Amino acid sequence: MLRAKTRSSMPPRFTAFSADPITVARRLLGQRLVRVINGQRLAGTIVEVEAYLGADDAAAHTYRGRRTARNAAMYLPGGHAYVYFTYGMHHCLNIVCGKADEGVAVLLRAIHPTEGLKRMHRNRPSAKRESDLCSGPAKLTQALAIDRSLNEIDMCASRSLFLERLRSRALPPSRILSTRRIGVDYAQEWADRPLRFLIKDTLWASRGR
DNA sequence: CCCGTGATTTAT
DNA sequence: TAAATCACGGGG
Repeated sequence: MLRAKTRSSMPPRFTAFSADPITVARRLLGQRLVRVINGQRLAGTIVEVEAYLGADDAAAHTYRGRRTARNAAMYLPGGHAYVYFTYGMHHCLNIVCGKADEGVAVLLRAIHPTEGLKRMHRNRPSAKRESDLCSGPAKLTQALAIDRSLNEIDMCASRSLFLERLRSRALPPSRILSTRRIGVDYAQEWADRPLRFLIKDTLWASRGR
């Protein structure tokens, strides 16, 4: 007889995303994000991310341990997708980090598009140049056709949305620039923390306000 | 610079 | 129930 697995009976899960969000954020730079839709690959190299640190972080959706229907995905174990909808029109993609219930994640802010560019342009007709295709968190979700139907999926198991490792070692710190996060001015001193990471000298990052 | 846009959250 | 907010993008 089959029984439903409860969380407390599940063995702990360890993946490349089980680490803290700063470590995961830095390791994601230079890796490939892949979206497969209608049998076609849309992909690009991650060049810009932000870490969100959970209950202590005034900019995080899980600040002060908040649990709502929207942010439930952030409490899944590392490796799951947290896709949310904002400003009445935009989707943003995060990769959950750490262990279950930590509420920490990395926001994917920009990729250098490498596969399926024609399809990306059809998904995002307002982009006039390749450098406008995926150079922002909601631009990349639009180009890759990522919406809330992918919320809570396990990116370690999915064939629709996953990562491919292009390098076995993380980028050396000398190639990574860190800055304050974008669009979180309301978070006061947390807005000043250097939790945005991008590849130094990349041509594919968001403009950053 | 300003505004669209509507789901989500927070305040009454 | 009502009001405020918003991890943004596009057009001046």
